[in-house]
Amino acid sequence: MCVWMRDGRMEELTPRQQTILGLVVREYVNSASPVSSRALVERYGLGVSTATVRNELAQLEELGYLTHPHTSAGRVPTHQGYRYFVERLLGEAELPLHERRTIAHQFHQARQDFEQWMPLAASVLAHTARGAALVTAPQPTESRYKHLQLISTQGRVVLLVLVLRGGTVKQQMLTLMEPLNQQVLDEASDRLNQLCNGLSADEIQARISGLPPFEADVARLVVDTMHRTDARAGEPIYRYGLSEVLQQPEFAEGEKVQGLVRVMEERSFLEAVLADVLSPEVGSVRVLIGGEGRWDELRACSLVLARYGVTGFATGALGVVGPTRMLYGRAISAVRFVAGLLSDLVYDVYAE
Amino acid sequence: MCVWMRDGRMEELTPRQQTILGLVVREYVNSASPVSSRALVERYGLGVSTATVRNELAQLEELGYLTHPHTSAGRVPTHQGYRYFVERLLGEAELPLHERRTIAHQFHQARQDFEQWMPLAASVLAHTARGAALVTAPQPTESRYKHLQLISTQGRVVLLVLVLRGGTVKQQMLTLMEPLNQQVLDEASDRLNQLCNGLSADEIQARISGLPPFEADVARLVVDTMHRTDARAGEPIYRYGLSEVLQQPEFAEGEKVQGLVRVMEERSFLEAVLADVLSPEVGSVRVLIGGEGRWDELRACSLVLARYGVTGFATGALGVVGPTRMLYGRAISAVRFVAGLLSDLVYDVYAE
DNA sequence: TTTTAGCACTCTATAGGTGAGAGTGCTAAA
DNA sequence: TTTAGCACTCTCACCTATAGAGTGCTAAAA
Repeated sequence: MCVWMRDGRMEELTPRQQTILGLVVREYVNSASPVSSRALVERYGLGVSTATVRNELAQLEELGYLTHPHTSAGRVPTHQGYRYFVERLLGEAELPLHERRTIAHQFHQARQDFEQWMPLAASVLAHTARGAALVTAPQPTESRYKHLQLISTQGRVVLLVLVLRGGTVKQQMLTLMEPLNQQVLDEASDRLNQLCNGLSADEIQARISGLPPFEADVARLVVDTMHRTDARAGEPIYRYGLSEVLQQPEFAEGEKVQGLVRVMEERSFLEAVLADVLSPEVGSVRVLIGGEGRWDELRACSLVLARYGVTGFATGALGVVGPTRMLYGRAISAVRFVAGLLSDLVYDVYAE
Repeated sequence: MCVWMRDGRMEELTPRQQTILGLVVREYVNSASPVSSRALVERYGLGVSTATVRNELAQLEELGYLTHPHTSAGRVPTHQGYRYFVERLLGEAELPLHERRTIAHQFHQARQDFEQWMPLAASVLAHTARGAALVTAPQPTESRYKHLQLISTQGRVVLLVLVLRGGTVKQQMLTLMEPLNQQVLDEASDRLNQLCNGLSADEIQARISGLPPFEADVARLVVDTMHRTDARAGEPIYRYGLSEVLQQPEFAEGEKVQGLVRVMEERSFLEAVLADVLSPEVGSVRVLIGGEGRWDELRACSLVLARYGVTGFATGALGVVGPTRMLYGRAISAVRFVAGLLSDLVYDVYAE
């Protein structure tokens, strides 16, 4: 039966059907076992009999929002049921004030220390949303040169520290043909700093030919490094809370674990999912339920994802992974809230 | 029955018992199912009958090297059996030359790029040892100041880039009371660089009182950052290959996954295990089999670990995690080889 | 003394069968 | 439109039976 109208909107449910669908989802999320008509009436006092509820449940099943594991079991939401719940029944609830306060305070404490942002975001997300959290570092849209420093180590090895606009710091080793003292290095880096300030990799590339040999070598290394940064290759991904989520009953069998662990651990898989779900612009929270037909391994999982940062300057992604039977309300508001806090931090660094 | 002699050495096994124990371990590692006397005789042509082998198996079981899942099943090595295998039957085999060449080549390619070392080591280890790999970044024994750079961002926010001896780079944000221009910042960092070169956090602390207010503030931030670094807190841990290992049949049930995932994901748990197994000195490869009685969650797992780096300057840890039914030979030689390569890289950076 | 053939024994894995219980779907009445 | 009542279906837990794998033991052979 067709549940989607021609223009893509969902078919209307009666208010009572909405109530019942919502209760089934909530009850199933709590109990992890199929929900019977009796349980609904007893626990939520709907003012009607179990038979009436059964009729509605049968309706909702025919419309595709619920299923039956077997004849004599209660109802379980389908992916479509969760989708309806998330989009129509959930509203735009925020986290309770005291949680928002605590979290904002933690981020305020860590605001000076770049390296704490991501792990803090991951741990806060995991605890608040009760799922496994993922955070990628903010990547500049196009990296721009800010500052370079050459530091002599032993003999012919030089450490190159490259600071990009937005606070990304990259380090490289450089082996010279012959030793150079720190003063020569300082002069070279001063000249490069004057020449390259604010330029992109390609713009620096265009100026290499005019440089003396040593500085040209350094500039080539800088261009390489910036290109690699733009390719979003090496940045670590911060994770937290996988082992807690794996204790959920749906992951008791080994197979279902696969998708969850892959999206948490396999960089390429995560990146494919992110590219599919999130647009390059910072925007609203997206929910991927049960792989949504496109990701078979994720059939047992849902992801709540958002992009944070400042569009056009630097953005990263963050999100929560859990079973489809997930606390969507908490997860969505937690992701939205943390994304907002991180965006503010990124804005502070980029607004130059 | 006592299998350990008074002085801690293992009791001798007859040559035939050693052969059979070795074969049981190898066969079980391959097949993942209990090994019967018939399988041994058929597959390895021992020149004796199954009855004889059965007698030896019973002996080995009585000595504690093998068990029975149940009466009518074949034999499975105990933790003690694996331990004997690793210490007495394995020898000091190296990886085949062509693998060593390939790996060395990959590291040579990446030698200039700090940030590639750890992920490369993790991925090489996982592939070579056929397990999940863990690598922690090298941490200086005591961090020493090398260089500092203050870079003005917008208005009152300043980016502090701190380079420590050994190439560790730390970044911090700093919010000023009033804006300062880049030249003032350069002068301050120059003075601090002259004053602090080669000093430890505590030595810098001792000199703060003599500094003008702004430089004292910066120095305090530097000391903080160095202390945090010495506490080994924020450094990311590089992982690779967890999802492959989880496909092994022993992890089909949810419970056994716990320990494996925890040691891979939970920083504090991993650090406790590392502290227990590895000494602070760079040394030989250590094998932790089935948690060795001390780590109950790891009953189904083995870890092959080593410390790499340069003792007294900077060291990190790396290793392979897998089921107890693991390819110990490959894992041990892979860990030893990769640890050696990483130690060489660290040596190059520290030998100043 | 060691090895071996032979056999009884034990335990698993699988299938089939049974009964209680849960929860539904349907029907007919309110 | 709602509801009471009931037949129906399916799971789950439990038991039983059987085939097969692999052992341990015994007594004979080397």
